[in-house]
Amino acid sequence: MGQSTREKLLEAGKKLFAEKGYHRTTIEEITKEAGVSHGTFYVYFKSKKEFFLVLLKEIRGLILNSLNAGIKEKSPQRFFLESFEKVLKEKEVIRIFFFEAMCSDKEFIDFYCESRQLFIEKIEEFLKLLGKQDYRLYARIIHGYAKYLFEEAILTNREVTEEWENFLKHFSLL
Amino acid sequence: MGQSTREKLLEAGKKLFAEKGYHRTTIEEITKEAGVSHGTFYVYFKSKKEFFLVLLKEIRGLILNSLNAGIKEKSPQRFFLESFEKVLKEKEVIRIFFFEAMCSDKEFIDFYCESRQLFIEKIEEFLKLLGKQDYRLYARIIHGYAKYLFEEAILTNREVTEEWENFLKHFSLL
Amino acid sequence: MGQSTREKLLEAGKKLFAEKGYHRTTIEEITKEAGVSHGTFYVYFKSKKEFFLVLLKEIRGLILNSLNAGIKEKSPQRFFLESFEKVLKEKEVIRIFFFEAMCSDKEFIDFYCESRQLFIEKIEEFLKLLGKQDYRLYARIIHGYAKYLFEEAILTNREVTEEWENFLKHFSLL
Amino acid sequence: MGQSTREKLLEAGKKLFAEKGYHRTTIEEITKEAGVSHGTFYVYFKSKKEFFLVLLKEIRGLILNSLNAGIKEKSPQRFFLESFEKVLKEKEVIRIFFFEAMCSDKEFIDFYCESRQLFIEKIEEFLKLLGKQDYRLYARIIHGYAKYLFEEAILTNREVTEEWENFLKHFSLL
DNA sequence: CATGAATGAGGTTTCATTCAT
DNA sequence: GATGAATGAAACCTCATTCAT
Repeated sequence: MGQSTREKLLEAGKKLFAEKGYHRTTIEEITKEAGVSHGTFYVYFKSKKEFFLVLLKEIRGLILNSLNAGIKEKSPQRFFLESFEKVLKEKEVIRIFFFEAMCSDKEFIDFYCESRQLFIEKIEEFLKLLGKQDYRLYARIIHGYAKYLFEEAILTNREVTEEWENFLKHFSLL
Repeated sequence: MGQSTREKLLEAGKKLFAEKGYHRTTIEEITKEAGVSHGTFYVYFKSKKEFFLVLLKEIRGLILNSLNAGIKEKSPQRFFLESFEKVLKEKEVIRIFFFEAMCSDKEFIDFYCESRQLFIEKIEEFLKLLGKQDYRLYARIIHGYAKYLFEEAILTNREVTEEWENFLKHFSLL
Repeated sequence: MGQSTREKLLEAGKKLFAEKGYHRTTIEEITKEAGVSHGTFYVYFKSKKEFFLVLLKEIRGLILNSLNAGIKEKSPQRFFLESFEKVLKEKEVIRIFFFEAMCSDKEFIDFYCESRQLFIEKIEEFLKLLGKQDYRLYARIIHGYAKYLFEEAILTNREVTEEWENFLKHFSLL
Repeated sequence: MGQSTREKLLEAGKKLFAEKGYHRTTIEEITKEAGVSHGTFYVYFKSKKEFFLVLLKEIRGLILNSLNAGIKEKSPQRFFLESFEKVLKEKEVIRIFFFEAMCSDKEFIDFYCESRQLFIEKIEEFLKLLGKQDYRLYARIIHGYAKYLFEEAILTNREVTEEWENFLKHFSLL
């Protein structure tokens, strides 16, 4: 069985970008972590930039899938709580997606911008499903607060799920 | 007379870090922008890292001063609105402080973490002044939403003051 | 076939360090002399310092091997004369080992100190083999005189073998 | 009273060159140690090189004076022992004169070479005074052994005067 | 597919020296 | 004499990328 080389590289990249950030992670380190020679990197990816973009897309796909599942079942439990916890479990995803993507280069920022919009639309969609007034404002408040807690979790290594639940209850979203 | 060389360098750094980010801005570019030779940079700053930290501290000082003024006068107008607009006017501050500081190196992240805490405490302090219950939760919601709007302003170049006012009114903070 | 790149670099370093000294020889010059690009240097060596240390160790190895051969055969001819001439033939070795190593940085000095001790011990060992009284004092006198002649050879470009032989005969060591 | 600025600079240079070597000591450090601004250095000296050469000449003068005093009085006590101890007391002199001078640049090496010759001639002169046969060979042995002990003193921080006395007695020079 | 030796543009930093005050 | 701001040549080192095998 085992992962393909390509998958091993992406896995390694995810780990290292999360740990050290985009600019301070080298191709050398990624290939070493993946257990292949560093020339191999360029068999699968055109450049470091392209590699990071592929990674970002993969991660975004995971998050969106999770949100969509909650929408389908009309379940706030699944939409708000499970999605949140899923992301929270992967500190690497947070670090890469919510921090790193915004520094680095123009194209990553564009990608972040576009993704952020998608997330907010999903939240709006769900709030509408719940018949929530002011869904536009609340989608942004929710996004802002979730990101605040993600930051908190990463920066202080604290447990934040309870705060998230309190927040949701406060606005009758759970 | 004009600025001192040190000030010119900081000004140039602020502009360039905001435009291109910490890692992609070179000392050469900063000194060129400031109109001095690149050796001069090291007359005033020990390293690129130290330079960035000095810049971050200056910027944080400005923001905190602004918040403190609002607290002294017990004026939500000054605390929430004017401070917000002041930061908003300096897109560079936002880009540097809320984006760049979190990537790059450990010490910058630590600085960001510490600063974020200070901001939230200021907001809590003010909410208590207003006699607001749930000041803890709301301080974080406000921080999260403000940051969301800062991001929005930078990423889309949109005017966001109105949305900020609506948000404040919605929670009777203006 | 020819030498490996690593060997070419060491060879070039030996030549240049001997000619111009450690501090005034640049990586650029070493790689140019070796006929490779300067980036290649760092494929094989971590830093200029490490490179110099590797070189010093190689050179010391050659000298020690030579001394050991003389000890094995109990031959003053081989121990004193051949070893001396071998070192003398490589002016670069002298210049690097007996001069340069002692300037530059702390770690090189430590290395020189340690090596000097090893040489003296070898001489003591051999003098004991010859049944020489006062082997401790004489080992140091021999070392001191040999170094004097090495210096002489380098500084004045004079032939010094005859003086070395006279010295040895004077103390009945040949 | 107080030293002149020029003397303070030379004093500072002596200390720092001995501690850190020629290449790793900066003009900045020398002037700081001397308590003057670094521009002042160039009021008194044309360049770092010239400065070092002046220092070397001063030091050599001291050593030669000491040897000459011993010659005048035909006193082996003063010539061998006191001169040796005088130099030994100033570790800085040793470090600079016997180590540093030989690395660095061509002109320093030339100076060292010339000085070494002068010392040996003084020793020869004194040995002749004592009616010593083989004064040529012994002058060099003495020089070599003294330098060995100077090195020892610097490298290991050991007390070496006793060894020097034993050496002298062994050859009936005390 | 996989390798790893080689490249070289480009980055940060140092520091002897100059010069207007 | 003394100062110290400014300079810029030049050093070390990094690392994304290429390419022959």
